[in-house]
Amino acid sequence: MVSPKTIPQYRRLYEVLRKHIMDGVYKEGDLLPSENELCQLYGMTRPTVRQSLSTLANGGYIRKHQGKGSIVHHLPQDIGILSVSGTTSAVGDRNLKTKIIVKPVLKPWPNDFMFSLSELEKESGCIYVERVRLLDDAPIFYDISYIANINLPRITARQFENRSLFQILRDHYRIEIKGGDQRIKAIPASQKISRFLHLKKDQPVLHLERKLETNNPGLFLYSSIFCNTEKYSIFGRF
Amino acid sequence: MVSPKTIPQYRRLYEVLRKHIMDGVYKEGDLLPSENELCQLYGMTRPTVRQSLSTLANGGYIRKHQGKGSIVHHLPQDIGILSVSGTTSAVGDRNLKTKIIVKPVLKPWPNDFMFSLSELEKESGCIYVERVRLLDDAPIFYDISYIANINLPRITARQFENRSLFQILRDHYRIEIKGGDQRIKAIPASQKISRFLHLKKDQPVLHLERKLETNNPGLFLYSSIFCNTEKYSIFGRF
DNA sequence: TTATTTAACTTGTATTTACAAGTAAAAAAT
DNA sequence: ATTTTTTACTTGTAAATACAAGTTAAATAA
Repeated sequence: MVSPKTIPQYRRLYEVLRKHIMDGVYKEGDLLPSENELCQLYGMTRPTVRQSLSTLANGGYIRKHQGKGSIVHHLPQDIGILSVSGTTSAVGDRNLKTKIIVKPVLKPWPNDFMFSLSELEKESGCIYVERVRLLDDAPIFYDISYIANINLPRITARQFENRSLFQILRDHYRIEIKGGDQRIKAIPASQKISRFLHLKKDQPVLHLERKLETNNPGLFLYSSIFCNTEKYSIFGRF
Repeated sequence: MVSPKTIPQYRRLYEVLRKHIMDGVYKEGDLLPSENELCQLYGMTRPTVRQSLSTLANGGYIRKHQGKGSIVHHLPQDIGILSVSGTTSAVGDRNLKTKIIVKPVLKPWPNDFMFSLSELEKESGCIYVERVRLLDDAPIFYDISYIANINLPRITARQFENRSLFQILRDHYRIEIKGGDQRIKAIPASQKISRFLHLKKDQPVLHLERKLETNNPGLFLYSSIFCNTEKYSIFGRF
């Protein structure tokens, strides 16, 4: 595990307010305390408070209105996978199960990989995982993850079942996801995909190709996610 | 038209840098001038410069690295419709044409509308437009837009052909898009959609349902976009 | 009563100052 | 030559202050 570095004040306030919004202390449409009130409540200055609030606004938790205040935004009821978070945080409190299809193995990169790779990545080979995510016992996501084998000792031996890949990377290797790119398509389900997602062949499936950046420059996490959107939508906010 | 209000300094610098990145003055991987250099160059203080840079970073134009500097991020080659901007700005310099299928008309809202509506919106009726967007002469988007008829005089009479709806709302009604929600699904093309997008029936199509917020509280712009993703992907950054 | 003005809030923009923390290259020591 | 240390940069965090601009409700005037 990793020593918890000192957390900035603005980040602490961000987490507190975020939790309050999630827990319903502040409900949709509510006004947050004004910036000056937050200054007093939490003993910080306005620039610091404002940094917390603008981080919340960027995440879609609140909207700010000059002259009025910060208003809590409604929370999405669909699956918010478009944001940076992994599947685990995206589905919230739903009944989420993970089934490992292919345990983490080290192997060479596919020949026609969906993103271009650096020389270092190519040489290192990739750690490969295939998983199916079930929501209320229905298979919704089939995802294939790739990450270059750079400074990740013992990763193939770790327990993937009930923890997110993100969490393992953070806890054991200090790797944080900083951002990323994604491409989205609608494709017909292949034989393989239709089997995993309990669909008929050629039924429309959402395909996300993602390249996630980490705090380790040169280390990226790639994933190809196939999504059954018959029952659930993918949700995004901006 | 609208009088150009005074533009904040940080916004001006944001626009300058953004343009330089778009024009290739700063290329992918380049370091921007340091914050202190930008202060001197543009005669502002560091917090102001930092506000410009963090806006650029939020938009995905740069990534900031403590101790190193701000690095220009690569530009997407696909269609960036996941962000706040409309189709016009999303496709960049591509050859984009717009075909109006149904000219703007005022009519009642559909019975089973995709988003819930306020009483005021319901009473006002909606302005309805159907358009097909062509990229290099191939039909890619079929979109249906709805907006409540609140303080939008003469809008059904305006020229929609070669201007974005966003532009008309901004120039004539001072309405700016502030953010929004969207749901994404993969669906089989209906008869109607397949005809407009030159696809076979039941081929997979990307379906976006969007609710866009404006600076006018209570006024939203809704759109249902069907997208042929055979050739182009939809691109997003976060 | 009604309409207008004022005042008291709210967030937005901007300056100035200070130090912490991360990075990279130059300088020094081995 | 190689390794280590120092130094000079970079961005990150934080405070104190000031005024602008938008919103709302109270006070005032018609």
